[in-house]
Amino acid sequence: MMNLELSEQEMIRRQSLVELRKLGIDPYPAAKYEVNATTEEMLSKFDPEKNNFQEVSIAGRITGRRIMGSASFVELQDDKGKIQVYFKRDNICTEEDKTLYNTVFKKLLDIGDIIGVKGNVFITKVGETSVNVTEFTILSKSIKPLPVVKEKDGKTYDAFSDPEQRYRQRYVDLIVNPQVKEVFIQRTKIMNTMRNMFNDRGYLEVETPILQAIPGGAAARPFITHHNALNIPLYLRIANELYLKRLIVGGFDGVYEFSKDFRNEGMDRTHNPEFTVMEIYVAYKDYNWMMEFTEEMLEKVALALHGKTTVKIGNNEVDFKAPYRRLTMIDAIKEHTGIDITGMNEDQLRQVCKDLNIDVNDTFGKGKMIDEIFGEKCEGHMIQPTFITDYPVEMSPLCKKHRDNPELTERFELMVNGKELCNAYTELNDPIDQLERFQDQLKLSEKGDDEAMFIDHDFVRALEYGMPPTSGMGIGIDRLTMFMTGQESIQDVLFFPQMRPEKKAQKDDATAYTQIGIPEEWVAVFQKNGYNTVEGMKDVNPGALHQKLCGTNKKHKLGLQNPSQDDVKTWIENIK
RNA sequence: GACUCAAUAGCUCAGCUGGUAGAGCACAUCCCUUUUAAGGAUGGGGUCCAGGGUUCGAGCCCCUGUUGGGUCACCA
Repeated sequence: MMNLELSEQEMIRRQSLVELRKLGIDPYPAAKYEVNATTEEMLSKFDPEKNNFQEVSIAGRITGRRIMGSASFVELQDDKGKIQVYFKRDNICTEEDKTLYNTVFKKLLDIGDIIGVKGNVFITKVGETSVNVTEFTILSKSIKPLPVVKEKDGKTYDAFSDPEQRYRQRYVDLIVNPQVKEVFIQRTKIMNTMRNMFNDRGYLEVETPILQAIPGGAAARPFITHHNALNIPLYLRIANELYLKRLIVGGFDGVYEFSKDFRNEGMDRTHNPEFTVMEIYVAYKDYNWMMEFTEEMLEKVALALHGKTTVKIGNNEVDFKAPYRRLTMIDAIKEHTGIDITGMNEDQLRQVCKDLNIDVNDTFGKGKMIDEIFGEKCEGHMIQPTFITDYPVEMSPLCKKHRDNPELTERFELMVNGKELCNAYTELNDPIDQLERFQDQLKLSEKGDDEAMFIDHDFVRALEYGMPPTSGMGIGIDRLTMFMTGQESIQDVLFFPQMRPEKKAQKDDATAYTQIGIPEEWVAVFQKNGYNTVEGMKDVNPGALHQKLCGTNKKHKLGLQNPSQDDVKTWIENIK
């Protein structure tokens, strides 16, 4: 019996599977299929004068069909694009028997099926490069109808555009929306460009633990999990900084990692609970060197993607050509508020915040207030890449104090389009200072700051053995990809953004129905008619229900013995 | 977390003042036989997100919830 939960189109496609097998055709064959050309190659390199591509073998998904009797055109999509494929009955079926064309191709193939074809490339009367098919093979039958997206002169018709469906069923999005695929190809290109640059300089790509006993290296709320054998809590990492610096202690002069980090915080257009960060640490360097390194890296990435250094982000054109402007945090505040906060104490700063209408409370220390002023009044104005340098020491417990001013640290963030893109330090390698800074964090935590850092004593111990002067930099890959590809939502640069689980309608199982006397084979018929729970049927009119049941039996040719009106009446009475 | 918008056929969307649920694409049947989002004709397809309420009557009005989008807050 057909599954009554299926749509009509799905039932028809499942029936096609049966028909194909009857004809001796396996809709899911095991054998490999030899491919010797891509759509991209054929479209760009076919030349009728050279008469090339005369024995191609290609494979892909059917995304459109135009059938006109004994001649048909099919859109075949492979990894690289689409090409038109021409099926002519008498080319496919050279003998008397025309089943392969009339039945298999015309009736049993559908949009969405994956097929292999052999033939020769030619140009049609209307001038489109096409493949003339002499032989085709079904490689995988599709039994769920694909959205059909059409396009003409850059205008898209019937786009598959519901964000929920696009993110939940990314596979469908990728099939029907080619521009989506492009974003992810570029994402990989961004990472490869960076990786190549680091490798060329001899830095080592490494891997460090995702499950950490102390989630360090950043201020954020972690996910917590539990290890059964050790019977201890473990945290999913919020950063990999402390582990990479241990490797610098261990004697590597340059290490980097593309890491998935996890933060148990809000989700919005720019935050996903798991996200990708690249962190790099280089020994014997300082943050001035790292600024130059970062500029060079971003310029390379922009060039690799676009062939030029300018990128359009929203309404802004951002130029990643090095060098970028450098501005201290204090100067940035002076520039955007007119207030010079140099040397101010906590009370004076609190007054400044009040004057600027910035919300602060008593738990805020000096550093956090300065950061608030910057975030509120300056950050949004930094459209072109700008290095903001010299952050207050309270905000940066892993960063070395500024060589000229102990209240500041040698830290920079790179601001692009009003958002933070990179964060970098001259790393703190003084173990005694580091321990004190961790202890200050503990005090903040006691004061009520729920995202202050934990003390990592093993990390301090590593520093006690001596870490060379080092500069480190972290960059959010998701955000970078958004900038570089012009996407406005993080969900558009992640294949599988986090979503709430899908919920299915609640249904009673078959025993609930059989308990009131309904034969098991009728349960699906009840549910097809919307009676998903027995409880929900207690007030229905038995006569109307009887008609619906018999109607469904007839319509879907189920061949069941219809119940009598009295049967139905008894079932309903049994509920009470 | 707050506010706000949305959810109707496989997809994209209409649906008036509350009165028998519609279109295009897709699908099926037949005809045509080199088309370009588009060949022609006919037809089938619905838990109008779920659950309550108001009403003679709810896709539409009210309440609660679910999922998603947007804005803000929190958060880097």
